[in-house]
Amino acid sequence: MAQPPIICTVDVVLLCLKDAALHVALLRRDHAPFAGALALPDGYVDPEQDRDAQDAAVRILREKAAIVSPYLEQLGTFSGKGRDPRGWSISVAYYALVPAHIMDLARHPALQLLTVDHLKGQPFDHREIIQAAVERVRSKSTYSSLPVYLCGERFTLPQLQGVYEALLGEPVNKVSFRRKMDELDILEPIPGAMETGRANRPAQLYRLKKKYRNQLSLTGRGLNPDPLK
Amino acid sequence: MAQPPIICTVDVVLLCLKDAALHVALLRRDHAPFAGALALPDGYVDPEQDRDAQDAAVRILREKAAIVSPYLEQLGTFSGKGRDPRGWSISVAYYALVPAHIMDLARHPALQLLTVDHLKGQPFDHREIIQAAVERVRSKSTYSSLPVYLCGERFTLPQLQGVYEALLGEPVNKVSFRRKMDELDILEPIPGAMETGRANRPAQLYRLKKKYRNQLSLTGRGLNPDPLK
DNA sequence: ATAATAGTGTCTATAAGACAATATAAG
DNA sequence: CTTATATTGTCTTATAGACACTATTAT
Repeated sequence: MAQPPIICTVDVVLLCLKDAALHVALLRRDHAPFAGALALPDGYVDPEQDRDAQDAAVRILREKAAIVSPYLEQLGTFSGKGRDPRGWSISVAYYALVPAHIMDLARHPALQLLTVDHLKGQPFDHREIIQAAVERVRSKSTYSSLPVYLCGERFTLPQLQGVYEALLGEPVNKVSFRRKMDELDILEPIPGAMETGRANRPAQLYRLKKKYRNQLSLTGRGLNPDPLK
Repeated sequence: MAQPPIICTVDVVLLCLKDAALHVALLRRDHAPFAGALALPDGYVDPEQDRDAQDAAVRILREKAAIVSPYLEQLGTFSGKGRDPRGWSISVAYYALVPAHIMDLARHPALQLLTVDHLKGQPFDHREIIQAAVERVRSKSTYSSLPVYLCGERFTLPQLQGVYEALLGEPVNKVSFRRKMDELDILEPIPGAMETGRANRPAQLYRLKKKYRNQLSLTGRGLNPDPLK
């Protein structure tokens, strides 16, 4: 019995924080369907070179956006007849979190950053996929350390708190926040490194503890409800 | 450019509680590969009759186990070269929760219930898939009302508490449990219905409030971190 | 009456948040 | 010194758990 023709692709929702708002990186499509539209970086699964779908996501991110993300997690699979004009399709969606400054728009002029709110005009069901990724990130931000991946390598606690506040859309208690970070036990102060330059007491710079850096291989299928901790 | 030959299937992890332990329903395979082995109910996605992968899961559950589950959620997608001897495959996994008594083993002699702990000998990566489903259920049980789907239509609070305790593997505080159930506001007492017959004060029977029954259509892609509330 | 478990009241412990005091930089 | 923000201490409030008391049934 022949296998019916099903289109197998991978979509990547690449998220970063810019101007205190979550942004998604979209790519102007250069071929049909929806040539010219702004869409998620995507691609066919290639059984030759991809060991699994996550591998394909890593490759697509590298090829289409020149980015290797320290955090990449399976979001879910979107499938059905209606979502792709070419026919019945199945797309495994991943989401990646990166600090804004590594998004090298110069090297990829087709790449654009859009606020995740008020999206419209995305082809396929990409808007729905983005919304799902955003919900997932916001939901996880309430109980996990996920947002650290939106910061750079070094950051102060007030900066990190700002990231949480931007994601959650509400202020967070400073004392509780610091207690929580302390309990999570995933950050370490960088000895001697302080954020200085402004007219106030300098803030201690922190970084992720070594064992939590480059989690890539550990966050396989999104079956990891608490990314760290 | 031709689409590479990728095997697209759906697996369903059908779970119930028996003797205070989580059990998974496995099916003896009647064809290759792994004919004769106990495996998850699975099947090819059929673009002709399935609107999407979840639709396929519902169909497979109906055809292979004669069950329509009130709770079915996408677990994740498992893919790669090594998991199926026939070649590079992609399998969208779902999990379903049902009360033990609706598992009609008589009508499906090939169906078997196994404790989820100490599994071994499952073909493909089915053991891994089952473990992922079990982790998800246990994790969600700590903060959601998911376990109600393992009960029948009517149940007492002590019974429901027992389900939570079986899942979590530890006793839960009675007062806190009842407070939580009260807050969740998803149960209603069945007027006049009491569990009687034993030598003690009879317990009030409860049921899910109407709007939470038959959630099937709402739990699409597992993107619903809190199944209820 | 007794035993058994359901259901509830209340006290205690733990966690979260509010508020305020102190620290340290630039100008 | 003044201003601004980091960092820390402490009090208050909210939430979770422990314990015990009352309720209701079968025997």
